[in-house]
Amino acid sequence: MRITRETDYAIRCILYLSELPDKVAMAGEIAEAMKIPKSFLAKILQKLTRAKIVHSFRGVKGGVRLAKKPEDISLLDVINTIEGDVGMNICAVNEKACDQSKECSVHHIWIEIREAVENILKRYNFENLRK
Amino acid sequence: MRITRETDYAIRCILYLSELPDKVAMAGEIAEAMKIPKSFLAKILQKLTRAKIVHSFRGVKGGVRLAKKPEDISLLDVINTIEGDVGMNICAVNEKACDQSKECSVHHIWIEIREAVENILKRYNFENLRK
DNA sequence: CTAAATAGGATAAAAATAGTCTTAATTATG
DNA sequence: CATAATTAAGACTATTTTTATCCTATTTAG
Repeated sequence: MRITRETDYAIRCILYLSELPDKVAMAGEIAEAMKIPKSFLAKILQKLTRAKIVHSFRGVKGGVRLAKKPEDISLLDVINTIEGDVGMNICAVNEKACDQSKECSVHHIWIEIREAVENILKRYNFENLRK
Repeated sequence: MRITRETDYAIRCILYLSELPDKVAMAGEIAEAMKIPKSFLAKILQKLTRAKIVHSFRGVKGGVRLAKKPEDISLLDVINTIEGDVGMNICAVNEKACDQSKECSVHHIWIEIREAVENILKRYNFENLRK
C-alpha cells in the first residue's frame, strides 16, 4: 500500500529540478543534494526521460532538466511513470488479473479508491509543491 | 501501493463467514470455498482472532465464526488487522521514519490520501458488501 | 582525441511476501 | 480415558519485489 523508495526518489528529484527550471543538472549533483544513490538515480532519470518529464543531454556538460514547466507535471505523472497505475488491488488496474471481478462485491471499492487517489495526485503539480 | 494477497484472502474469508453468521466453519472449508492455501489461511485466521474479528473454537467440531455482526466489521478493520495502518508513504504512518517530514512539501499530501482512503474503507462493512 | 556525461542491460543483495511444516494445546465423542 | 480432529504458535523455506551496483556502449564539448 506504499509507494516505493524509487518513487519517493523520483519525486524528490523533480522537486529539485523544479527549483532550477533552466539549469542542466548532472545526476551526481541531484543525487548528492537529495541523498539518492547515484547509480539508482541514473536509472530513475532514464524512466523520467522516456516519459518526457525530463529532457537529458549526453556528453560533457550533459545532464537533465525538466522537459516541461513545473506546473505541467503532476505528482500522478511521476508516480505513474515509476510505478505504473495506482490501484489498491491488481484487479482495479487490470480486470483480467482477477478471475472473479464480475461477481466480486469488493471490486468496485478498489475502483473507487483508485479514482479518489488519482484525483488527489492530479491536483498537485510541482509548481504548487514549491514552498 | 497494493494490498497484499494475504489481505485479499482475509477479506474473502470474512466475506464467506458473513454469509453464515452463526455457523462454526473450519479453516479447511473456508480455504476450499475461497481458494486460499489452507495453512496460509490458518495464520490469517489467527490474526483475525487476536483482533477479535472472528472467534475461534479449538478441538473436534472447532472452527471459527464472526465475533461481531457483519455490519460491525468494516473493510478498514480487516485491512488494518493484516497490514497495519494504510498510508502511501511510511512518513504518513510514522513521522519518525522520515527525517524530513517537517520541511517536506509532499508530506501533507500523503496524509490527505491516507485520510481519503481510510474514509472510503470505513464506509463499507460486510453487511453492505453482501450481494 | 579525450574526458565527462547519459543509455541500456546484466547482475546482485536485501527485504517483503507467500506459503509450508512441525509440535503443542484443546475438546467432543466413543 | 483414549483418540481423532481441530486451532495456536513459531520456525522454516521459497518466491517475488525492491533496491541497488556495475559494465559496456554512445554521445559530445573542448
